Amino acid sequence: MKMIAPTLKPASSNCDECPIKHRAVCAYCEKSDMAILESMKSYKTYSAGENIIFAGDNMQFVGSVVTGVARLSQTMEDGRRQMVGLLLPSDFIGRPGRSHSAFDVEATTDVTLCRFERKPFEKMLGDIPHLRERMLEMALDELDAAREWMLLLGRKTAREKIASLLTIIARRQNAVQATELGINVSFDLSLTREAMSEYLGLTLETVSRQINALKKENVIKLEKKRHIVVKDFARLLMETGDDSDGGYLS
Amino acid sequence: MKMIAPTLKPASSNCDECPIKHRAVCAYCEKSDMAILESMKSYKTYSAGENIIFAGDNMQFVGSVVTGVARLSQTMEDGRRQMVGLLLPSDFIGRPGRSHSAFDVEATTDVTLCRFERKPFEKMLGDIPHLRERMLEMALDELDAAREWMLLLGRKTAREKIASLLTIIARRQNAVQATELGINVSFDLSLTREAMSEYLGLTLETVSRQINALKKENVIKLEKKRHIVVKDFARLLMETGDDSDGGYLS
DNA sequence: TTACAACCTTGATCTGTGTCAACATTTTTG
DNA sequence: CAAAAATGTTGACACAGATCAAGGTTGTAA
Repeated sequence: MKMIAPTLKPASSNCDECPIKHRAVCAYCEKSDMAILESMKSYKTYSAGENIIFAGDNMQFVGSVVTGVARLSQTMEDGRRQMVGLLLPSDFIGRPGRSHSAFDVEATTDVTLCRFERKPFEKMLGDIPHLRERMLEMALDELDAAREWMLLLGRKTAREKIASLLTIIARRQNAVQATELGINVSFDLSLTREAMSEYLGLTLETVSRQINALKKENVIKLEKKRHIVVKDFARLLMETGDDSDGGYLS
Repeated sequence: MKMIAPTLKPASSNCDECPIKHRAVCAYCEKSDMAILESMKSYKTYSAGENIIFAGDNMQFVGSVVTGVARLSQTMEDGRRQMVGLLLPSDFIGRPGRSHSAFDVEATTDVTLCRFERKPFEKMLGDIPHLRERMLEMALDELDAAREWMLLLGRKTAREKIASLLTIIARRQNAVQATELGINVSFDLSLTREAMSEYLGLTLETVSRQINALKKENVIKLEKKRHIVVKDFARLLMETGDDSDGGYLS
């Protein structure tokens, strides 16, 4: 786990061309608001494996994931770890109103953040209704996702957990439409077996065994360990333990 | 589990005398705002065991728990259940912007709600900045709590889960100050063994065994099955598996 | 007061997943 | 390229907690 100093880029990129402009906190802002945000933002890039924030850190900034994948996790004294969030592009990092982070934030792949100093951002939240509105919506969405995850952690078997994770990642990559045409869904799993185990509340050995079992049963195919081809999406959905009726496009 | 029809009271009670006025969604509202909310609210009481909302229901209202305890939970097809939230007075039920509930909401004890029709409430959210502000704060708090719970569900042992639950309930009842004086902390546990097991991701037998083990080890004392006296709060804290340093008043 | 239902406890046994260990494969580094 | 480090696989075995089963306790209604 190499530790390379993050590089700081000037905020040269224009918000108009931002890849996450339709889903990030700023999504509902009008032009005049955007001008203000634009003047306050700065980009910072972290390399894979690097810590963005440690639990307990004083948090000087908040921001959005522009590219890459980060993870939010919690560690117990004896080293047990639980991921509590997977942060994809447009997801928000940090909590306005809190000066210290409750969780570790770590770059899973290389990550670029669009950052704001926390204090000025909190002021903006007060001044720009559209910002607050989107922030609330995102917080409620994350709360729903966290509660779904609680069901997974509390009640699902190892097999169901793995199937659920694969399904969720497949969905997020919007590759699902393909299933309807009978085409194989495939995606890159940017997580190591260990990261998966931390997300699912399992050990990495159990993750490995379940993935290989799904492979043997011809539900998935592995290419290069981290690239998954789903050969039987309907079967994978069954294995999640969730309602099987056709709600999977919701 | 008797099913008594909920009684509908006129909104006669004055918001000035509301027991949750300092912590509910309306906490930051000014007098003029309160007048509007007051004209829109109505109270409804549900008896213990009654369902307030079923998952998938069309949700006509939102509201706050005024008195009593409710729970939010999710059920799998084969009956496995996971509680995903414990709703105490001042907690909010329902999600603005969603017409259908993702979870079951059930009254654990008798519960009184201060309700608003969903549509008009959503309009209020747009009109009253203080309301939106508090709503965001509450959502973020719940998100933090949900993430803490994910650590519990994914990584803690049965013993740690029980100790964590008891600690959390003891804290919520603000009985903690007593410990510092060496006084026994005691509280009513309004949950059955089964409800606890649904919250903790355990079976009710395991819950029962762990509670009785804590009793045998003189950490707690039981009075009437549901009333708990903590004889050794420091020990209980140790058993949670959380950071032991004195952060328990934070 | 009895009778019934809801709730709780306890024991015996089973099993899914963790633990420990060895080795294989892939990626990175020099 | 070789060597080392990181990541992944697989097997043997252990154990926490689930499951199955029986009986006890508490509250409540007649």
